[in-house]
Amino acid sequence: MGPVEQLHRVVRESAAALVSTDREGLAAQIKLERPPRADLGDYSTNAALLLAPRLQSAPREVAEQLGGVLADRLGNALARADVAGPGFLNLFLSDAWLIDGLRTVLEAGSRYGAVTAEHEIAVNVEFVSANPTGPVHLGHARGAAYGDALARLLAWRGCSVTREFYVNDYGSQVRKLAESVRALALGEPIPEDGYHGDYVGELVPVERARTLDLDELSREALAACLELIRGSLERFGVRFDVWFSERSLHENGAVASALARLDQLGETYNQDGALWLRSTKHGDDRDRVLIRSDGQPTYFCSDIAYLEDKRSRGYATLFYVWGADHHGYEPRMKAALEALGGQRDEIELIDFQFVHLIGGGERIAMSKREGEYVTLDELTTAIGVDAARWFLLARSHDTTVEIDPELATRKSADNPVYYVQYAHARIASVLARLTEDRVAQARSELAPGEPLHPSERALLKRLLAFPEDLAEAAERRAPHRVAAAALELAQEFTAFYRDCHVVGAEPPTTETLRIALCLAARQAIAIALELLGVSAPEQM
RNA sequence: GCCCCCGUAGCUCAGCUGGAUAGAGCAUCGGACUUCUAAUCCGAGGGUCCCAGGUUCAAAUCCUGGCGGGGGCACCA
Repeated sequence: MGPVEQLHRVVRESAAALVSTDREGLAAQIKLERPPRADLGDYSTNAALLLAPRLQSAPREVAEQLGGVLADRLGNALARADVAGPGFLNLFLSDAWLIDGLRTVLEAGSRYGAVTAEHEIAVNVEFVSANPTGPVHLGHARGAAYGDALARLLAWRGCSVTREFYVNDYGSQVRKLAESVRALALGEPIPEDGYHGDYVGELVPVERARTLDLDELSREALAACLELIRGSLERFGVRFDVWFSERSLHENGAVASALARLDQLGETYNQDGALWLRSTKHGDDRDRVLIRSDGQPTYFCSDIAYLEDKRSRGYATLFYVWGADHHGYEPRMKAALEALGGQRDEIELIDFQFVHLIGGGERIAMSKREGEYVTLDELTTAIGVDAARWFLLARSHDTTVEIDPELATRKSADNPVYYVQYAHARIASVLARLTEDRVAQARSELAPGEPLHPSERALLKRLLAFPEDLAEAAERRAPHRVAAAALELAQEFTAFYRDCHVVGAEPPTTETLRIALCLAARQAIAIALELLGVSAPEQM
């Protein structure tokens, strides 16, 4: 448990001790926050505002009383407690408390903010799942960045994560790809509903494309296309643990057995020559077709078999990261899950909004339908992996994001990703001026000395807040909060760097403290960047 | 017509499981180079938090109803 968490607990316990009923309900609502301005205190709590109605006394009086209790319990750690505003209690922590906190940051080292679980919770994150008939484009890029960052974050917070890519290798589109490849090889016109990109001609050598039978050609074209996809994603820093074939579900009987299961549970019926799922029973707008009247299973049908397969693998949660255009699919997936006897919260469907590239004030259209799309490779070539990942992740997934390639490629502090990386490199540079012994000594001999400078306090408090930032980011499935934390760490470090000279600071206890702050800040920034999949350079 | 997301500074967006004087980046304007990395830093201006009601000691945040933008509503994949 970190120092802030411990402080929070003491506040909750002290407040709960003042009432006789529903102590837990009260404790759950009590917050420990940062006051709007640093001069108001290091932390503030709303406890008195919540206690007042129960104690039938004025909030400010209750705050006063609570301040007294905390002074007793916290001893030297608490320098002062002020009552403010409508009844907030503002806490000023002693330098000794903060330096103890810094020590815990250094002790945690490269695992600072991580949860080391005794029993890791297994979760599955399925993302990208682009059709294996063409390159990964900008729309997939956001899903790739988000899904991967979510996976990293969940892993950091104690989950064992499987990254999974669902390969739609069963339907007619794979055949269309093969037909397009063949047509191109024979110099014939590509079918109108075929695939027209330049990559089509490069999937299979012309000789083979002319002579293989269509099934074999399908297989080869598909494999080649998947290889393109895998390579693009890998260059983007995204690796999958499982590439799951839709075709395999049909070939190994999984589809048939899922259908049998639903039938046995009375969840299906025949009508108009088709087989339907009673999804309206489970909150969907309408029932959905599983087997079309022509005998072909729908895509939804394979999705259900796939869901069953995932469920059989024992994950606590199945995440589906989808583009906003798949949003309409959610009710039927939940319905299918329930029809199979599952609980609705076994799956979590997360959809992300679109990405626009802007240039010269104009939006560059990015839809596949218009036939004119930017590929992931083009994006990473144009602005680099670090900038691409940063800008795709710095915004909440449920808002559209605009990327300005001009800003993203700027190598200056105007560009947030460079600003954060620069802060990291700058710390490395400062530390490089010291001997290894001196740095090691700073770790072991950290102790209170001169009163802390306001910029030292600010940086230290920011560092202490980091684990909770990560916890919230993970709970809310919100990697953009990690980016926000990284930026704030960089800003606080920069202010500290400006105000507090490190190397040669006097007295030596001050230099020690500042070295320790550099170490901790470098660590936290590196962790934040790692969680985003952005590099943390030692030199720039 | 129904469902989902969004509406906050000139622009792009945080904040929205309710708290104090609403934040960041970009852009604009002004300033700092005998440096621990100036690939930097400091400062300033800039707001009906879409509108109207409601709940609350307290609403950008929650509820209701509008308005505006985007997306989705197949026996397609």
